[in-house]
Amino acid sequence: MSRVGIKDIAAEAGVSTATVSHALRNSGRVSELTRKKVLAAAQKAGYTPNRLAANLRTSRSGNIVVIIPDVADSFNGQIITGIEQVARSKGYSVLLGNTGGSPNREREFAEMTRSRQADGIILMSHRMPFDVSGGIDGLPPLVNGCENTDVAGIPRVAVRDRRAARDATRHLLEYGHEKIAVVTGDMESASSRARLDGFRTGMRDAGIDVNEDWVIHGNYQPEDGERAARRLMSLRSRPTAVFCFSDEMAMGCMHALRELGFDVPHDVSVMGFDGVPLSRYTAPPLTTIAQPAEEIGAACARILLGLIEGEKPDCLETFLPHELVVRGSTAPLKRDRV
Amino acid sequence: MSRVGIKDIAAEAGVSTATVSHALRNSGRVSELTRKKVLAAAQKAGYTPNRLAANLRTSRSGNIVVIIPDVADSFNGQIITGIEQVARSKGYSVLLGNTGGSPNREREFAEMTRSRQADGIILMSHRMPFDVSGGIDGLPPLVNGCENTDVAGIPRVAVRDRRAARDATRHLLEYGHEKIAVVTGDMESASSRARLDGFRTGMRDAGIDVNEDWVIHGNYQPEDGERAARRLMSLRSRPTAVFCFSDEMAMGCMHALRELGFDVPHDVSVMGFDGVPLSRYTAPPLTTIAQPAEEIGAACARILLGLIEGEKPDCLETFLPHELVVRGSTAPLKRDRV
DNA sequence: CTGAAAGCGCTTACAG
DNA sequence: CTGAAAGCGCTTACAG
Repeated sequence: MSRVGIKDIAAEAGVSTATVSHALRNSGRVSELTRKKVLAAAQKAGYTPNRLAANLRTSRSGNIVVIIPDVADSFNGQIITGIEQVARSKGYSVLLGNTGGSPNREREFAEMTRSRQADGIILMSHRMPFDVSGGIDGLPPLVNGCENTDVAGIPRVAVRDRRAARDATRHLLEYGHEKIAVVTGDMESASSRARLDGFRTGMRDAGIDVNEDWVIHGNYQPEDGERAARRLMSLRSRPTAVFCFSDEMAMGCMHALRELGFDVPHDVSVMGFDGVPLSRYTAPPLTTIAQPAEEIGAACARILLGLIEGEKPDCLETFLPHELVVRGSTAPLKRDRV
Repeated sequence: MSRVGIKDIAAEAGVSTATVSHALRNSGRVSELTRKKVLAAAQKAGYTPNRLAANLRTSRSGNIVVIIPDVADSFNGQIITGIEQVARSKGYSVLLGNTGGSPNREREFAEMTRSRQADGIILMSHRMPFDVSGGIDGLPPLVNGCENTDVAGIPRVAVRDRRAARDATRHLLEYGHEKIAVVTGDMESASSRARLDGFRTGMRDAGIDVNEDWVIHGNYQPEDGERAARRLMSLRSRPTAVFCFSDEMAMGCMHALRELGFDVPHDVSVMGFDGVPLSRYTAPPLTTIAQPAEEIGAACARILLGLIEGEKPDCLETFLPHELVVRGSTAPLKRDRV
C-alpha cells in the first residue's frame, strides 16, 4: 500500500514538503506552475495522503458519530441516509453508534469525541451522554435529532411532535372516532411525551375524555404494537381506533388485530407515525403522520458540521413540517358496529 | 476538552511517558505499583488518550468501512447491525459507506483504506472497487458480504443462493404451482444469477419449462415488485405464483396484486427472500427464505478483523444456513381457478 | 521493570 | 511564492 509520502513527492518535484502540502490542498499559496509540477509528481507516484497524519496535526478526525438506538429500524435508516449524504458532500465520514438504547453504549460512543475519533455527535436519544451539571460549555459539537435531551442550548431538529399528534387525533375524530387508543414510545422521551400531550389536547378540544386504559406504552417496535392490540382487544370496553407513535408499531398492531379476527379499518382504524417507505405497502396501506426523515438527518448534519467549523447555529430548534397521509388503514366510524 | 496528555500524566506520576503508555495499555511490562500510580494520575487528571496520535504512530485507524448500497433497506440494516456488534466487541468502529449502488462512491469509500481512514472493508457489492488486473496482492483487507465480486481469493460470507432459490421453487411446486414467475435482483450480481439458476434448476427437475415472459428483473426495492406484478398480470398468460428475490419486492408485489383485484394467496401466491423482521407482519404474512442476516454481518466482521490482524481465513467461502419460512402468502394451487 | 529518544507523516507559523 | 523546521501526542525498539 501507499508507502510513498509527501517527502518523496517533494523530492520528485524538486520543492519542499511545505510546498507539496500547499499544492495538494490547493491553499492558493503556490504558483500555478509549481502546483502542476507537484500534482504531476503525486499522480506519477500514485500518492494518497495519509489522513492519520493530517488528523493528528490538525486535531480533526473528519468523522462524526451518530448515536442511534437501532440502524435496522426503517425510520432510523432514513435519518442516517440523510446524515450520510450531507456529511459526505462536505468531506466528513459517518461513524455508526448503534446503541440498542443502552445508556452505557451511548456514553461510550460519545467518548469518541474526547478521544478525537469524532469531531461531533448527532444524538438520537433523549439522554445526555455527558455530565452537564457544570453547564454545557465543555460539550463537544452536538445536535439532537428528533429526540430532546432537555438540556438547554443543544440544537435540535425535529417535527412539531405535539402538533403532529394532535393532527393525527383530529383525523380520527373527524372520522367519528371517540374511543381512541394510543400506543406511545418511551415515556422517558420528551418527544413521545409531546405526542401524548398532543393527543390529549386533541381529545380535550373535542370534549372527549381520554380512557387511560387505552393509553399503552410501547417502544416503537412492531412487537409493541402487537402486544398493545392484544391488550386493548381483551378489554371489556374496546377502542374503535388506535393511534401508534410509529409505523412499525402500527404494523404490529394491524397484524394482531387481524389475527384476533378484527378487520382494519372496518372494525378498528389504525394510524401510524413516521411515514416510512414501507407504510405505503401494508394491507391496508397505512394512514400515518409522515416525517421528512432524510431532511431531518440532513439538517442535523448541516448544523453539526457548522458547529464543528465554529459557526453558531441560527436557531436552536429547527422544526420541519410533518404531513398527514390518509390511506386505507383508517375509515369513518360505522355507528352500527358491534 | 482533554488538553492533558501523556506527558502531564508522566510528570504527575513521576515516571516516563513510555511507562505511562505501557501502564495505560496494560502491556504487562510495568510493575503493579507503577501501574496503579499511573492509573491514579490519569484518573485524577481526567485523561483520555488521543487516538489520533496512537493511530498515526501505529498506522492503524481502528475503523472498518462497510460499503453498502442502502442503509435504510431492512436487510442491509440487519447486516450492519451484526457487523457493528462484532466490530465494537473487538474495539473497532464502523464507518458507513452508503453508495446508492454508485460504482464511483464504492471506489471513494474503498479509498479510505489507502488514506488510512479505515483498516479494512466489508463490501456488499458485486463490483470490485480496486484494479485487480495485476492480481489481488496489493488489496487491503476485504470481505464480501452476500455479494460476490468474481475475484478469486476474496473471502465471502453468504447463504447458498442457488440452493435457497431452489428450495423456494420446490415449495411452490409442492403447492401445485407450475406457472411460476420470478422477480430477480440486479443480474450483474452473481448472487442474483445464482438464485435465478436455482429457480431454473428447480423447474427443470420438475420437468417444467420456464416461461421467459415471467422472468422480470428488479433491484430489491418494493417498487420493483410493484412494477413486476403489474407487468405479469397484464400478460395474456398469467403466473399463479411469484417468487421475488427480496422481501421488499414481495411486499410491493402483493400490494400491486391487491390493487389489481387479485387475492394473495388465493389467486396468486407470493414468496419473498431475506426474512426481514417486517415479513412477519405483512398481510398475509410473507412466505420467504430467511437469511441469518445479523450472523452474516457478524461473520464478515470476524473474518475481516482477523485479516486485519494478520490471520489467514480458514476458508474463503463461509456459507450460513437459510431457512424456508412458510407463512400465509403462499397457498396450494386451486385447480379450478379462473 | 524503567527511561531517553526517535519517529509516525503530515501542517503551519515564521522568515525570507 | 517558497523553504527550513517545529511539532501534533502518542508507541516502540533500544539500552540499562
